[in-house]
Amino acid sequence: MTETTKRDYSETLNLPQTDFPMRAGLPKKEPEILARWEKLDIYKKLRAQSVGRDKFTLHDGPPYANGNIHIGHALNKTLKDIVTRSMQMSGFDSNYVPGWDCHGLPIEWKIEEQYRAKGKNKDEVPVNEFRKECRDFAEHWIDVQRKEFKRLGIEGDWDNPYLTMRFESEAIIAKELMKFAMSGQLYRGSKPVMWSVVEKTALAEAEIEYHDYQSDQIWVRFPVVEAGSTDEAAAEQLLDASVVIWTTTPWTIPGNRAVCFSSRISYGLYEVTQEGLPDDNWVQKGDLLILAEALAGDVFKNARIEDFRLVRAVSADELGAITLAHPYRDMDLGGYQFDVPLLDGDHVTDDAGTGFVHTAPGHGADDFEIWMASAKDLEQRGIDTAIPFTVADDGYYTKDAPGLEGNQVITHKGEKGKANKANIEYLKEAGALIGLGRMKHQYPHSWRSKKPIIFRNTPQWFVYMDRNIGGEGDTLRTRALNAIDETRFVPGAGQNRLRSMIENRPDWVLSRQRAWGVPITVFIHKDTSAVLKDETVNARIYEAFVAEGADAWFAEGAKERFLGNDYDAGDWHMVMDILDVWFDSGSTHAFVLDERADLSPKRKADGGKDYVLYLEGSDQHRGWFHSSLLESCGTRGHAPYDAVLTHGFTMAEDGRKMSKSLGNQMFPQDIIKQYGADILRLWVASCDYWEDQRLGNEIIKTSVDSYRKLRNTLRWMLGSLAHAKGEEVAFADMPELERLMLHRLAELDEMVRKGYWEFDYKKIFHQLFTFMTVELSAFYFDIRKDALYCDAPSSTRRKASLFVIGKIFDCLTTWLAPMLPFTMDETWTARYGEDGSVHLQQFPEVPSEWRDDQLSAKWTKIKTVRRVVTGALEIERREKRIGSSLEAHPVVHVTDPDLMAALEGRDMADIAITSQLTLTSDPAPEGAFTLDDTKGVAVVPALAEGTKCARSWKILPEVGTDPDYPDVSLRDAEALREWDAARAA
RNA sequence: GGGCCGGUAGCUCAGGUGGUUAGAGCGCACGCCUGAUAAGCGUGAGGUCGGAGGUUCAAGUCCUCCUCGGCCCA
Repeated sequence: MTETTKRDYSETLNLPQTDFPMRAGLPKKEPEILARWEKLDIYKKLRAQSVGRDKFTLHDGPPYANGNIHIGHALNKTLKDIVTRSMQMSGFDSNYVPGWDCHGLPIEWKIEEQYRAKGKNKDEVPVNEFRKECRDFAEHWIDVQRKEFKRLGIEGDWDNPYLTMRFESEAIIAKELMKFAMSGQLYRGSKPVMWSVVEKTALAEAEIEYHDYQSDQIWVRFPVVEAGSTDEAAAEQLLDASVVIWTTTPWTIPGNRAVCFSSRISYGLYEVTQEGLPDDNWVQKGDLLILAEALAGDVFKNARIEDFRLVRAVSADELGAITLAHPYRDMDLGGYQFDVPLLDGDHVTDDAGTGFVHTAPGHGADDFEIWMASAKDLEQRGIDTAIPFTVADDGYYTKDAPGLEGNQVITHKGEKGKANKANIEYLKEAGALIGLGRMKHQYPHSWRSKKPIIFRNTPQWFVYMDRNIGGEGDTLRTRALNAIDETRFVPGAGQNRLRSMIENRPDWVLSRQRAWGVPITVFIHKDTSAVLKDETVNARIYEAFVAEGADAWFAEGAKERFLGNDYDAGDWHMVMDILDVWFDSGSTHAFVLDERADLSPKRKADGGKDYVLYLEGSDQHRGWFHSSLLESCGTRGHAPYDAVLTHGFTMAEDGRKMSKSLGNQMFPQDIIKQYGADILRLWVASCDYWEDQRLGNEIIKTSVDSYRKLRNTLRWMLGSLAHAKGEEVAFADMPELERLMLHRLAELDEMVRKGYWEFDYKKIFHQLFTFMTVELSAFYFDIRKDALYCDAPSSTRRKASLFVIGKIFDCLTTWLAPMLPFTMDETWTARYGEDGSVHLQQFPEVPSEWRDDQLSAKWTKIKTVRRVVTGALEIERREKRIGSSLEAHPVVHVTDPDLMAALEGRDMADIAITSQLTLTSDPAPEGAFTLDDTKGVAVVPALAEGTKCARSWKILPEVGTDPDYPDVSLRDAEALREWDAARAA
């Protein structure tokens, strides 16, 4: 080799070599990876791999099958997937079985909508034909959503998901319901529901539209018949008075059972003082009326009274002790003899009316609730708390409205019937009416017929919250509360939230007057109203449902078929109500967890170690967490889950709700198409999902940037590892820098495992990401590039580094695999080939000997010194004295003996990435570079002396001393000698 | 209106039991390198910790109120 032909040394360097592209092209790449997984049959391999392990089952809360997925679905499923994958890699058998909620209103509406478009009437279509169309509709959307979920990279048993409408599911849902019937927890009660007389059907909130409507308004007085005041004179006075109510639904007067007041409002006793009133005026001089002080003027005006006086204030205590009579008590109508109590209610206000609210528990939600809440007290007062069925399904009064039968509230055409008028006449006759008028206001109408609806008491099926089941005090409520105490909630606030709901909730209503769902498979005796309890009948129902689905209940001759020969079908009434869909999904633990052989957990309660987790949005405290808890407690005595994990909701970039009108919506489909699923998943992994998260274009951009950095760091590792020959280096032979990195792996291993167990993904992600940028890219890799690129093949330092990079690579790809399944799989196969998958790996075992806190503390000091050197070089760079740090030869004055000790034996030039570095304990000269926060270290920069090595670019005096390789450093000469020898061989 | 939760740099997040000038990464600006190159390295500028009171020697951290936002009810 001659001086004249300058040799190109780059081919002798071990520069990174990889086909792993810098730019991911995820939208195109991800589907290819999905196809590869499909081909490998990863799901099946995972199951085979984990036979015999403890199970960690994330039980899927079923989404509703009626549309494309939105960002909430994407968040929810991604979190579930991170849970499933991380638990699988932590050593569990973590089997994810996705499911769908298929029954219920929204699908019924869609089908009805289609009917209307075709001019078809739902009521003329046989039930089972209608149900079939609902089933097909759900089927369609399940397929759509399944594709969308799979595209997100969610691993699970997509070929065998669970569906609430599958025959087996319907059979078990009915079976669970019958358990409640058999144990006496199910009862038939009643409740006011919104009812359309025109369509003869119950309506849900979403089927209601509000339109202007002219109502009759009346002011009615209820005479005081008992005044439980301790002051006799005061009580005497009240007995001559009346409490006045105001209502816009005169037809509900027969249903009146109470009057509500509020202890937050001031009330007064008023006397009419007006002289010369006409004889036929409904109010006369001397009449005593109790009214809210804020409204007395209004009321008298409506009663055509100008002169009145406040006699005295009436306290809330006095009011609470008063008993009223129904205005019809003395009318001889054959009823209305009952006492009408006054109840203190928060819903009462004094901004309209009289300050007293007419309460008909069969005709309003507030009315019903306060009535039920007061039921115990009222019964003690000897008041019958049964709610009358005053109005039939056709709008006519029943015998429960004595004297008014034959009058209709709303006609079949949706017009006002005679009910209001009849009541007004009676009230006049009774002397109870004190004011009358009309009022235009917003009133609920049916969205189908556009006609006004009414609140009507209807029979419903309930489950007792407070009735003893197994023994004294063993109620559904106490069972549920105990179960909550035994459940792990993440975040912890969920425990209180669920607890307070269970503490305060009324009995559980199970029935809906609907068509698309599982029927309440119960028979009641026509005379006694008793529920039929017969296991043989139940078994027939179950078997039929397994074979034919719940349609069997609606088929011709079903009643006789199920009752069999032991009963006379004529004696029994077959319930046609549908189960609330919350009962369906509340039973998933029964027909999925318990039923599937590949799940069937043996939990702590069963003497096993399997673990069941429910994970949903925080709204499900009222929903699935709640109904599942009640269902399982009612039938099994404990919660169906060991832990409940909740996530918040996804907001737009400004923290507000996403909405179509604001145009701030983000669609998972768009993000996937533009950036890829892993970008969306990275967002999920990095955000604080326990609270509401924000998502918008800028935020996605952050994810994209992070992704790039992360990908490039992995890419460099792959490039370096291309030169690794799999040589092991004994731990003891490794340089400290390598051992430091292994120590960090040990620390991170602990953090990662703990983080996954606590579902704290943002912590894992942020710490790993910071590790990769700060400690790997900017520190370890930057320092080791020289050794990796330039050292001789035989160099232990280089081999050790390659070994450590290999370990780092394995750790990072597996640790990140649950969050970024596509990219980590791509990375993994780039190193290990296409036969395997990172998703078949476990989190790597990290030897405990790697942990070395002393070494770590020492290197913290070394890094402190390094910071001062880097700072000094920055000045040199700014002053254009150097460009690359290799041009420098800093003199480092370390007067802190503790720091100096840490530097002992270290190659600080290597660590600071300079060609040369002089370390001295001499005091620093005037003007040496220092950092304010680092005492005892000062740096005097200087230029490196010598010649630039043509291979490593270091500037050293030794360059030129090797006659064979005169233009390189001695280390490089050695490397070239080995390289050339290998070439020659 | 009620129950629960939250508001820390442009963005995403850290900040046990109150205690030195509130941190990190990204982004941004500027510079270096050109053998991770539509990459890599360095330096720097960004925060009255939603607002107002209060407790305390001391509050992002505790209390009260307000405000904005979210979930669930009414």
